[in-house]
Amino acid sequence: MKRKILVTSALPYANGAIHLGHLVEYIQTDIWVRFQKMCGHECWYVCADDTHGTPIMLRAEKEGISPEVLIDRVHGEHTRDFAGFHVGFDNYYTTHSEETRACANDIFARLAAAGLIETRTIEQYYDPLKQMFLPDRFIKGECPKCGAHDQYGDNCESCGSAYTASELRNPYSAVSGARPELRQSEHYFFRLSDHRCQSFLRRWTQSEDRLQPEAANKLQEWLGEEGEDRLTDWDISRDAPYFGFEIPGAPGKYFYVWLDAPIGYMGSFRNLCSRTGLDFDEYWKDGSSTELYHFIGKDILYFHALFWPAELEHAGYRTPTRVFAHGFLTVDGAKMSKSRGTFITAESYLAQGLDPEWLRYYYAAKLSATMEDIDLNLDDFIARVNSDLVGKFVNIASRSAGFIVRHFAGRLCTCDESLHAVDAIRDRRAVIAGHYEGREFGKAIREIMALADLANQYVDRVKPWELARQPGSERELHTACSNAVNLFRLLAVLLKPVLPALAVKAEDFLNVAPFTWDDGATVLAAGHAIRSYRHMLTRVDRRQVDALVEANRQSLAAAPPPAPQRHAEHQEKAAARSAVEAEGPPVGGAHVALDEFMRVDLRVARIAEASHVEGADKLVRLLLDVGPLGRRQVFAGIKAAYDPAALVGRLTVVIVNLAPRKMRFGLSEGMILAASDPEGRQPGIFLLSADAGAQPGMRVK
RNA sequence: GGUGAUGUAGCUCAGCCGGUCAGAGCGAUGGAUUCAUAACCCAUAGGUCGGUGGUUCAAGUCCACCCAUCACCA
Repeated sequence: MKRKILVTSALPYANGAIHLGHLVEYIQTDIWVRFQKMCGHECWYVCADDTHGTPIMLRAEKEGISPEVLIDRVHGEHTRDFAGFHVGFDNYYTTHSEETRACANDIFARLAAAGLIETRTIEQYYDPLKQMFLPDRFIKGECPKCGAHDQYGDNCESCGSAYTASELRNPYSAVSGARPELRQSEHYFFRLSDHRCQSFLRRWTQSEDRLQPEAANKLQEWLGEEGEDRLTDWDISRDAPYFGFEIPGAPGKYFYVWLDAPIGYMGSFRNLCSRTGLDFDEYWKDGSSTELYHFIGKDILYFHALFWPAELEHAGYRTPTRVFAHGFLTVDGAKMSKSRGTFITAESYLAQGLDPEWLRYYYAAKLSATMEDIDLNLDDFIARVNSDLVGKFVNIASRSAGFIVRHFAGRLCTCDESLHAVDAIRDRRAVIAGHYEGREFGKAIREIMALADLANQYVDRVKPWELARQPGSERELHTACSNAVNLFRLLAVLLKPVLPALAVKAEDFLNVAPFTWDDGATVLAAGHAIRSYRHMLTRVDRRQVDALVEANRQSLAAAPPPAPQRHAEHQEKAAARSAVEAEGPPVGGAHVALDEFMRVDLRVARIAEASHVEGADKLVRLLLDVGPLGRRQVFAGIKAAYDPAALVGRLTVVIVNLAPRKMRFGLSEGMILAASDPEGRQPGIFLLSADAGAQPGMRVK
């Protein structure tokens, strides 16, 4: 029976690059979708960039571009990265679309009509400088429990306690550094606490295998027991300025990004429908007989298993058939780390020349239907890909094709279908299909590799290389190699969902139409001509992996200019030294009291202008934007290491309360921070940078 | 802190409802072989199944506690 299936992966946020952690989900989904398509089902895979919200707005502002330009650019990057890993979306769209807006407005209106939307005035921190309300993550201050500095508005990373932003001591805006003030604002709420929502969700989450058992338990925890009604209303609006969809009839109020993100699945599908003639309603109307699956990370289970089905149900749409949550990626047993170089972007993986199918295979080999984290162990990655894919699988074709081409003009003879290996493959097909369907890819891979072992053992037993030397054994040789080529084909069919590009090469080598799942039950006809074998997959070289890690480690560094600098003498260093020496020896000497250090006012600054100074050997004139503190002119002795043009737009750190110094070329109103070898033995001077999120004017301490 | 998950051979992992489950692949070692990117094939490896107590005729497999790691706590 032909199924009609709609599949989604979570929408990546449009403010950053796709990395190997993201790819776990897209590769997992893609394998599942490809399997369904191979089986002949009608299966549509849609996704989109998640483009709204404060972080996008601020990022665009920081880059000096409009949010639309930013999300366009990122959309291009994401599309490229996914294509590079053979993630075969039927549509990769954007939430910033009229389709998504229409769906969001429609759902909002229907929820309102159902009496599930209400407005309420809440008090929230407001940044008077930026003139915007601040999300919790953009408010920092001292932890009310332990007093740790620079903690976010929702919880303390130092002591782990959770609190609300209004409990923070000495709060400040992470956007402008200003002291935020509490202001009132009217917000829209989705009344999740309504008994209709609670009883629906209690039923929905605990029935029909909607969720994995661990996920269902987690949901049970969130929902509480019958009558406990733990769910609270969900704030779905944000005040201007906000990048998103303005709520109809509510000027200055916007849908919260997490409201329109899942609706982006609908928007993307609607867009696909308009291009292909598919029937949107058939897939989304209440009571639809089609299937709808969401692949997500376990971190967003709350949104997909509570908010989303409740919205759909009460807006009169169908709810997801199932939600599949997966775990996170670790690399070599630890969280991905920029400093260790294990925060690896998709782009860098491809740019370093690594084969995307290596990663697809490795992920497949480790994926299961559970929410457990999976580990990318780099040594294991190399060993597994080389031994399984090259040593076992591809080797079958490689070791048999030559004989067919050389001795039999590329033509196969009848495959011996009574062969144990052929029989075993046919016998295990259904089991393997079950593993694909059930997202137990690791088990599928284990099965397939055991079958590949059988194929190699067969070749080893019939020894074509000996037959080739014995006159009169042509027939046996022909049979042996035809059998081996057929075994390779059958295995390639089984692996196609995981290795689509390799499957194309195999199809070309075998001179056949694209594999379907049913091809795993047949063999090639006698007389079928294959093409000569060309390598389908190379081995992973450890040096490639090392280089990849190294590249990602370096990409975080502040991109110091490579220009070697012989004399590291410069104004900053000299001045810094004299400043410190006034208090004592710079290193390993007397301590500096905190309040003494705090007298040095360090701020994040953006280099607004940079130019050469006529007549100066070392100086560059900088005009710094220090946010609320205005602009300052600073002369920096970095001419030999930095081209002024390359400095514009960079964030760095400046001492703003250094006594101004009259120089021959003008007044220098501060000093930027840069690193260099104190002894002057190592060449180079390296400007300090601020991590993403820092804004001009922020205090450095 | 609360809740949940995980902890099995050097590495990555299987082990469903307790009784041939102490396993597989890779690595390592030895052997065989040379068709294949030194690939492949055969054999071997003896890990107190995180720790300590329980339940049971019988426990990686159930219970309690402890340790470690991870996640979630809107």
